[in-house]
Amino acid sequence: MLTLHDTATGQVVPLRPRQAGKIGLYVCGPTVDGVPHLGHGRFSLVFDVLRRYLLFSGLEVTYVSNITDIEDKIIERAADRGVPIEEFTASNEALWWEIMDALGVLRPDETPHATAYVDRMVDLIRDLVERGVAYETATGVYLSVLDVPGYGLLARQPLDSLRAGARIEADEEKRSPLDFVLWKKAKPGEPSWDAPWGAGRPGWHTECVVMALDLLGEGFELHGGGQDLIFPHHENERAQAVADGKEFARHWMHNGWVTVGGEKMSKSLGNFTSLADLLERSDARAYRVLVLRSHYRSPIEVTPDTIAQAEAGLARLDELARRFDLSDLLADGPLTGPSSQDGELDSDAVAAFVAAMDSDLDTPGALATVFDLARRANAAADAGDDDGAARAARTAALLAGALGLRLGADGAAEVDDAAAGLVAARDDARASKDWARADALRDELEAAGWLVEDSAEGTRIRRR
RNA sequence: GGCGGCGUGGCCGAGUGGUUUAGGCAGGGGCCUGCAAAGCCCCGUACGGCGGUUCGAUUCCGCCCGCCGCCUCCA
Repeated sequence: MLTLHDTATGQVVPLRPRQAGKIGLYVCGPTVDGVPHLGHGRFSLVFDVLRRYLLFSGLEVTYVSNITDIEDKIIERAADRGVPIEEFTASNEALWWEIMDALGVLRPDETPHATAYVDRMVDLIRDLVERGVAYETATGVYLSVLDVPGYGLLARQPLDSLRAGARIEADEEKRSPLDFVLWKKAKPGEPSWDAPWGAGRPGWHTECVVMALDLLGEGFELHGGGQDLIFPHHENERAQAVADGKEFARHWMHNGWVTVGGEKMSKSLGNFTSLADLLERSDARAYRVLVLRSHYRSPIEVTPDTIAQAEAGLARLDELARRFDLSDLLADGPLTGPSSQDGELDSDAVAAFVAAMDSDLDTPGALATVFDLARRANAAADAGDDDGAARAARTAALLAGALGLRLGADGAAEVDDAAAGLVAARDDARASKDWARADALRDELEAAGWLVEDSAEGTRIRRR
C-alpha cells in the first residue's frame, strides 16, 4: 500500500481513495510564458513516476494537469514580442509537449486550459460573493481569507506570521493583506472576459480549483506540484473550495527544488537552465535517472558532473539490455503490474522494489534494486546460470520500465559502409594475429566515434 | 523576526538503536582478454560539533555550528 508524505499534516500516510482502486491526481502544470526549465522537468518527472507506479500497482488513475494560458507575464511578454497572446501561448505549449515527449513523460489524461474555464470560474466567484466570503473593490474581486476556516493549513504557519510578511498591496480596499484576487478588472488593452464585476480575467488561484473539481470531483485523492506552490497557490485553491463548501484534495504532495550551486533555481533569480539546453547535451533519460536517484522531497543539484554520473549508470543498464534479449520488455514501460506474459520474474526483487516505492516513493531504493538485479544477472550469466540470469535481467528491465526508464540497445543501428569495412578488416587482422594492425584499426574506429568491443562473434561496434 | 528542511565514506545518495553489505559513479587490487572494452570478485570501515538517555547511538533528546527554503510571482 502506497504511503506518501502529506503536506497538510507533515505525516507519511496511506492514500485514501474515495472508491477502492481509483485515484484522481491533479498536478499544477506550467504557465506557458516561456521555455520550460529544469524545475518544470523535475515536477513532470516526479509525478510521471508516481503515476506510472500507481498504474503498476494496479490502480486506475485519472491524471489531470493544467495549462495556464492567461496570466500577467503572458500578457506582458506577448506584447513585448508583438504577437497575439494565443499565438504566444500556443507556441510555448507546443514546445512544452515536445520536451515532455523527449523526457518520456506520459501525456496527462486531461490537460484543461484556463481560458476554456473562464465561465465556470465566474460561476465560482459569483457563488463566493453571494456567500459573503468574497467582495468587490475598484480593482477586482477578492477572497476574504479570514472567513475561511483553517486558512494556513498548508503553509503550516500561524496566520499572524503570514500576515507579517504580506506584501502591501496597491489596493487599499483589501480587508486583509492576505486576501487574494479572484477576478482582475481589465485595464485598457488587456484581454478580458465579461463578468458581473466588469470585463477582466480570473486570478491564477481560481483556475485550478475549478478545473480540479470539475474533472476529478469533490474530495479527489491527490493534489501535487512543486514546493513553491504550497503557499500561496495551493493554500488559496483550498481556501476557495472550502469557502464554497466543498471538500478539496484529500492529500497534498510537493516535490523539492532543483538547485544550482546550492541555491534554488527560479525564474526570478534568473539562474535557470532550459530543458531544451539540457536535452541537447545529454541523454534524455539521464535527467530521469537524476530525479530517481534522489528522494522527491530533497533538493537536487543538476551539474555536468551529476548528469555524467547518471549517464554512466544508464550505460550499465543499457549494457544489460544489450547482453540479454529483452526486446519484448523494452518497447514501453509497463503501464500495469507484472503479468504472466512477462515470464518468470525475481519475485523477491519485485517485492523489494514495491516496498521501496510504497514507502513515500523511495525511488533511490527502487533504483538500487534495479542495479542490484543488473549485477546479479551479469554474475549469473558469467557463472553459466542462464535461467537465473534471464530472470534477473528481465526483472531489471521490467522494473526500470515501471519507472519510465527505457533501457536501450541503441547505437547498434546504422553502421555505415566505411565502419563495416574497418570492422571486417580488423576481424581479418585478429584472425591472423596481426595485433598491431588490429589495434590501429580499432583506433581508427574510435576516432570515428565508435565504441569497440570484441566478442566471440568478432568485433562489435556501436555509437558512443 | 515567524515557520520548516537539511548536514552520511572522494563524489552522488538511501537507511537503521547493536549482530550481514544500501545502490551508483570515481579509485585500488584480482579474474577474463593478444591488448583493450564490457562483465564478475575483493577493498576503503562514513554518518557536522558538544552534552544527555541507554548495556550500546550515525539512528532518541537537548544545545551549538553550518547550509537551504517558505512567509512576494515561481515547478
